[in-house]
Amino acid sequence: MRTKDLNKKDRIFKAALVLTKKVGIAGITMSKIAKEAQIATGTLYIYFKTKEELIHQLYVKLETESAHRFLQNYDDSLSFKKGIKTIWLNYLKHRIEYFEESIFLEQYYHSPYITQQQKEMAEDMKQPVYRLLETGKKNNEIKTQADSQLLFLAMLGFIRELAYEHIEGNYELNEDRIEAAFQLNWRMLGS
Amino acid sequence: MRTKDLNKKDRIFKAALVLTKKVGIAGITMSKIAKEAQIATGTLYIYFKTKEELIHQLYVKLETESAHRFLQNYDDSLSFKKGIKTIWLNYLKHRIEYFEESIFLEQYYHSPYITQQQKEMAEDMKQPVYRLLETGKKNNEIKTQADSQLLFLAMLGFIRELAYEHIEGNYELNEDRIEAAFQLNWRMLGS
DNA sequence: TGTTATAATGAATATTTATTCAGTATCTTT
DNA sequence: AAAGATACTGAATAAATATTCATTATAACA
Repeated sequence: MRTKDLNKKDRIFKAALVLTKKVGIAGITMSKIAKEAQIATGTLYIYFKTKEELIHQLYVKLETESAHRFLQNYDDSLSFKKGIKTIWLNYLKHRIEYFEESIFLEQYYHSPYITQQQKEMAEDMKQPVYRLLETGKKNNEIKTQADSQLLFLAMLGFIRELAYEHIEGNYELNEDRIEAAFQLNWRMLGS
Repeated sequence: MRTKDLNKKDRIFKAALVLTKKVGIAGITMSKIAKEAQIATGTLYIYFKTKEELIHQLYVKLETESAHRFLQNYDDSLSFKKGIKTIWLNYLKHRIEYFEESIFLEQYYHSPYITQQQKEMAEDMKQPVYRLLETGKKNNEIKTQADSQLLFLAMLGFIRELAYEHIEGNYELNEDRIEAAFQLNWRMLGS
């Protein structure tokens, strides 16, 4: 008996992401995905029941993977600043290396595919970082009056924009610039 | 002779935007637009040659309108801080009041519809604010080492995120919070 | 190495969506 | 108020896209 090619599912996902970057979720068709993944259209239906199912599974995969990536190399023993910086760098790296994924997730969020439950799941992913900031505030590591949620937003938004402009070639990042960016963000915390 | 209803084009645009917020550009169909605008499908084709034309015209309209809005109430006589604050508030207000538009523009940017020329046009829109920051730096109003472009990104990204979370109901804004947010951003400039 | 189960193919079919068009309604002008 | 011009309608058609399926190829196992 012939078995399913486990790599194939990933190749299909990859193709969908490449297409999303190029033409958005709006522009994706099953035949385009098949062509990009260099397989026959019918093969898609061996791995996924419908197009909707494909998109949906891709979303779940990406959401889970990225949540993991954010907390890589982080542990409680790190000082507050180092902890924040680790996560900050993780997120920036993630937004750059997995840019296609980011585009997909953003568009999925405002697409016919998303469900309320998934929106809530996405919100939950933010909790760990949010809690870290809370702790920093309690321990007086953060001097500003602003609440943690606001600080979190400021960091997140900045990083997103930074990665975006880097990818688009409008503001190319290097080590110095990344360091400068972090310092800028860090200063906001008033420490 | 009967004349075209000038409001109709706007009603069609509005319908497209409402749908974009609900289901993304991916989910828009001509019949859905017609239904949302409460007209017959065929009528759409009196005002727009094709669906692509409709989307395209909407983009141009939004891009132009929003660029105007950013500079509202701003003039050279304002102090640097007041100038920045005016634009900062304009942008926040814009992202909240015209949230549907923002979603549309973001998705359009990664859709099959965008052209290279349009990408460049979007980049040009940022110039006025960018130049204001440059001047501030030259006049020593901004103390930080970071370059203007980086500062600009930090503000832009923060505001976006802020508006987004406000709309999604995760961080509801009021006057105090808006003021706190601006102060946070302003502190980054090191003044 | 032959058998078998199932993966893979891509043309055929079904479904969805864009676009057209013949008929009707309405505004404008004289 | 009648005529002319064109907006408006929505069902019919065309085009694009999703899905199926008869056929072929291949991996796993006896």
